[in-house]
Amino acid sequence: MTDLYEAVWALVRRIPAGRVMTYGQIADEAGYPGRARAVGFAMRHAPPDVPWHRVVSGRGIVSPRPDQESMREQRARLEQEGVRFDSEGRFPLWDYLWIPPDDGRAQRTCGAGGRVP
DNA sequence: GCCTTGACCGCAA
DNA sequence: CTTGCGGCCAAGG
Repeated sequence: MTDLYEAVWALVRRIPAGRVMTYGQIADEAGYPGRARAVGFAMRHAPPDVPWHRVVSGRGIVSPRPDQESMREQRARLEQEGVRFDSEGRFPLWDYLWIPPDDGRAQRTCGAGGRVP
């Protein structure tokens, strides 16, 4: 497997329950900025021990995929972890987005109720 | 080894 | 709000 895959999987494994990350953010944190698309392929070839359901698109929605079944399962698992979806299948990304603990960078976004870009 | 697709992203019209 | 365009990389034909 490529290093990109391993890096992505390792990062996804670190995502706590009830939190999510975007493809672009994962690619960036894994050391491959701009390779969001490759992250999608990494998810497709992901081993079962990778919580791929915590990976969502960058606009706070579950990415539409060919497999309706796993998409449904992803939403179900996220709801089980406390993520609330609206009627349009979207959710407030900035309330659930997980920022990897880097150095001493204080991470907010814990139910602050405001945007944090 | 080239060409097409795809669980993507950001910006512009 | 919806479309369109370019970029980027990996897999399959």
